[in-house]
Amino acid sequence: MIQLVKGTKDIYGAEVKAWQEIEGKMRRICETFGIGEIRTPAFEFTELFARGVGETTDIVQKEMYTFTDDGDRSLTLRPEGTAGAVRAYIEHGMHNQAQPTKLYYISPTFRCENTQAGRQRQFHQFGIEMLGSYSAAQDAEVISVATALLEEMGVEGVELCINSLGCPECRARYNKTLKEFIGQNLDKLCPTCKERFEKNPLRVLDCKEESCQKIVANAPSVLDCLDEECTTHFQKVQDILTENGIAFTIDPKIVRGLDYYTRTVFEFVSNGLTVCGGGRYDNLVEEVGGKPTGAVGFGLGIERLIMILERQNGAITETPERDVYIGSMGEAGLLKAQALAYQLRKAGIKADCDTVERSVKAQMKYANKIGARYSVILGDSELESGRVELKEMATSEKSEVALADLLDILKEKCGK
RNA sequence: GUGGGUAUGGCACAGUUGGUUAGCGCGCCAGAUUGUGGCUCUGGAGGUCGUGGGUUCGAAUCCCACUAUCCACCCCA
Repeated sequence: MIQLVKGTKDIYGAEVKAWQEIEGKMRRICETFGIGEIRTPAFEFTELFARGVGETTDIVQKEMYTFTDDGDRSLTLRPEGTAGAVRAYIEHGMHNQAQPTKLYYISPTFRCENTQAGRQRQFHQFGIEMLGSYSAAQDAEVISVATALLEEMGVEGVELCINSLGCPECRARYNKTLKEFIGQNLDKLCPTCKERFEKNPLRVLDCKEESCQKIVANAPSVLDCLDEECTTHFQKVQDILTENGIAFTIDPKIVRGLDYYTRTVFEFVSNGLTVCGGGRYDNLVEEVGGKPTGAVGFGLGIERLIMILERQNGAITETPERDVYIGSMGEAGLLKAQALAYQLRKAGIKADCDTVERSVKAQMKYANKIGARYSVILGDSELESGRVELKEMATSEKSEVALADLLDILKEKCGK
């Protein structure tokens, strides 16, 4: 027996219904925001992700599915959605259109890492990217999309946290300040934090070790190191969010693991798990070979979203639904039942019929299981008389109707 | 990559200090007056007890390895 690959999942039955519903909501909301869909390939040149996501990130260094094809090209399964969207933006000269360019995608995404709650090797990201603006209004719009979406899904207890990392100059300045501050107590940090100190000092700020927390308690905040422009930008984002009635908390410890973020970064967190994370990335387009272009976006994990919804609303259950079941007896009945079901289906009625050649009793049982509202049985006597008994399953009430009128009667009853 | 838990029919589980044909519930199939469901009753199908080794007269039960899964760390959606 060949089994599923670690970290992958089949989605079927009741669950796939939930997915369709969620995807439908995503598409509808994007339409209201004027965001168009983009479908990029599942794999790209490795270099795109290496440069886009950042050579030093964990994603690039240890989590990518990279392979070489026949032509000796190094390709990689997308580990996130932004790089591909940005590549397409440049490649198709979208910057020549009226800006901003607003894109969304729902796509399988791959990271080769250990699995755990809310973490798979193939998962699905819904993401949006808005390119062509440096304004804080664009940041706020992106955050608004995520907020509206989570609200539409009926998600409760998710917290929006925002922060600003400033422009590269501010960031460098803060890194230096923080390193100087922490550096005094370097030997007292936990082993992980010693690594963090070198790689990404901001991470030390939210270490769970008590000893590290103690050291960091009075550390300077990024927000105090921002220059005037970055401060104004961040303030403006907050003002618009407030004006929109979107609640948020400022969390100077949000860092994000992707290198490309500048200025605004944000996360929607539920139970310590980030469902949605994003921010501004003003240097990425240029990094990937385009002209300097302001851009903001986010990624949202669909599996994580479903996880939250399940915790909140209980397991997803399926209630099957069928308008009518056409049962049959004997060869002639079977023939007629197949044809009738086909006719009904073409008229938009959810019809089903016996294709297993079971007993009438078993057929009725089946009709009940699939949630049929009505049922009829076609046998020799019905074919002879041209009349059938239409049974309403919920009440067991039967009414005799002409076989020839069945289509119209069902159309009316089912509102088709 | 690191640490801990788990692994028994489609699903959820029981299996006592290792002992004969491995159980229960749900689900599935069939029957309970010959062509009618939901309730009840009866019967049935379905498991090399994750895989491979080892200990033993004998292993689902003990030991080792591997794999998968769950949880946590790292990191992230």
